[in-house]
Amino acid sequence: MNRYLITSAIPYINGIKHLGNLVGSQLPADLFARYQRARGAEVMFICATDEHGTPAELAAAKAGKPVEEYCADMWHVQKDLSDKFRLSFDHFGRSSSARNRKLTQHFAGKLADNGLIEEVVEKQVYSNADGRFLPDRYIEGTCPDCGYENARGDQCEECTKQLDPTDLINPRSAVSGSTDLETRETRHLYLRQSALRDKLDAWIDSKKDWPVLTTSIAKKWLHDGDGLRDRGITRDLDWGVPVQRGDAKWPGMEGKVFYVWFDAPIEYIGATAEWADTNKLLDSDWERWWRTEKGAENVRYVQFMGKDNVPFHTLSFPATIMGSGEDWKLVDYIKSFNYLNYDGGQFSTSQGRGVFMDQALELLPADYWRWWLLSHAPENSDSEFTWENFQQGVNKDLADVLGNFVSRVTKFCRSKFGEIVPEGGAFGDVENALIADLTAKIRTYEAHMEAIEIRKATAELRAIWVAGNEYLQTAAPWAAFKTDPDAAAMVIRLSLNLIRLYAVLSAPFIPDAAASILTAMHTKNTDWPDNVAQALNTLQAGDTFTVPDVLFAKISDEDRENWQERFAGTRD
RNA sequence: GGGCCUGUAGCUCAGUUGGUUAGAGCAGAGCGCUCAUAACGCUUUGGUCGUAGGUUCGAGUCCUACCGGGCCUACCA
Repeated sequence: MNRYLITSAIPYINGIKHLGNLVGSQLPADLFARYQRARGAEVMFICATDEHGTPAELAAAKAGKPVEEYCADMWHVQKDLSDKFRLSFDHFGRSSSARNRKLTQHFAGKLADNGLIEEVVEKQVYSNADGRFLPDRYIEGTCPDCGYENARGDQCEECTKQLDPTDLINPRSAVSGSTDLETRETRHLYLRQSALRDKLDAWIDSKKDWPVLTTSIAKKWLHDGDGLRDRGITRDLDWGVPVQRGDAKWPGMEGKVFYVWFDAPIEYIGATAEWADTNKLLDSDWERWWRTEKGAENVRYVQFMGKDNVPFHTLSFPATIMGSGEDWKLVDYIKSFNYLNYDGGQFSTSQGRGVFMDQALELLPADYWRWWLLSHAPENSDSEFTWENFQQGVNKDLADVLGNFVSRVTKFCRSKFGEIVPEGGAFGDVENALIADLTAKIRTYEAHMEAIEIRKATAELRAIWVAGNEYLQTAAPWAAFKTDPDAAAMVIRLSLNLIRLYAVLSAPFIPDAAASILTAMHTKNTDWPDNVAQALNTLQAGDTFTVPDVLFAKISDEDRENWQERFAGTRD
């Protein structure tokens, strides 16, 4: 049996994610996981919240809560929204878990044992008023070049010039506004990525089938300037994984924590261990997904992420894995995404611009969003969400093509034969042609899904739905019924089976609607149509069904205009 | 500044290693059908493939320059 380990980039804890975040990793990962499960593969689908780092501490302070409490609360909020979007994680973990703490310290220890950790004393800006070191971008001031007064310590957003915090005129803390800043020395651990450069380079080179977006970003980091640089993996923060060398103390590192990007990807492993704990399983049960010497050799590991995450997944995390000298599973395929823009600009969490996961579900069920977002997944370039486009796509594809097909077939059957699959005769030429056509389309659909070509898969699935409407038009059971009721019965028997087939094929995209269809058809049979002719004989004459409610209500112009207006500004 | 991606019909996008009259869906137009969520089917109108050069028997596809959009650039995550 095929085995797939699938991870989605783990969403940051400080707030509710917007639709751009969703379509950039979790949603396509879910699509792939659901598809592989439907094909009979054994799947381990992992996600988690990424809880450490400065923004989490600041968000907690703003919310007036201790950071642990804030993160625990936000985890529940994000978990709830994941469930409502039907993201089928086998486990939704937390990077602050005990498992991840242990694993992160373990990896750091192994890396140190292998001579890949270096201690560096560096100077950083400390804010006395805030009682904390400030990352560069949390220092603001006047740009020495253009005079912009809110330039950040890493870059002036006005003139795009890259800066050093010490370049700023009248620097102040972006947290409190305090100008009581000083430069202090602090000791940190660096991961010697440079020592692993050739190995990483060769590894990336071997990945001929990865998206260009993925490899080009990795290559840039590997070869830019002097090549891959060492990277600080510790921070002076309160909230995080305490720096330890395995189980032992790390002299000189007291009170420090690991950098969020060091522990976050390790949580993919941590969350799998959490999964085992939650389900009262053994360590060997999660290790068979991650340790190549314990069964993970034949696992295909696929990661999903937005392009901003690529360097960490192509270089830093692999460096951690390789550098450990242990037999951990390395990623086999990285599917990366560009950004989804909102109505002419970017979605923005900090500015509250766009539609957020909780708001989306207030407007419409998850399937509507899943379908539109996946059919517009930003695979090759940034793509754009507009309300007109959304309305058009949902109404046409879901309501008119699929929903209406289900409606017309079931209602016709009810009025002529009752809510029961009619007998009719054997399939004729038209039916055989349909079967041949569907077989070709389904094989194409499978190929796109295997290759994780999401837009192409979407288009093919839509074509499969359209084939049903074309068939009905040709077979015209409403006309046949008047002269040859048996022939009409056969057409309807096949069409009812088509409905079930559509539910099975569409379930990865629109799981709720698929489930509703199967319920209406009184069947639990979700066998994948390896043989289409056979699949279209699943529902037998005499089987009953219930005409379902409207599967997808159309979005009215009025709704669209209201939503457009409501979401024109920024979130409260 | 550097790197990468991108610019194809009104809109969203396909276009394999360069090869005959550039494709799809939506929107528009016409016809058909009447089972259905005024839904469905068929036909059809739209493009000098960002601009200008170049390589080639032949370029949307390769090269150069320019123009436009986007991302990244290592202490946000």
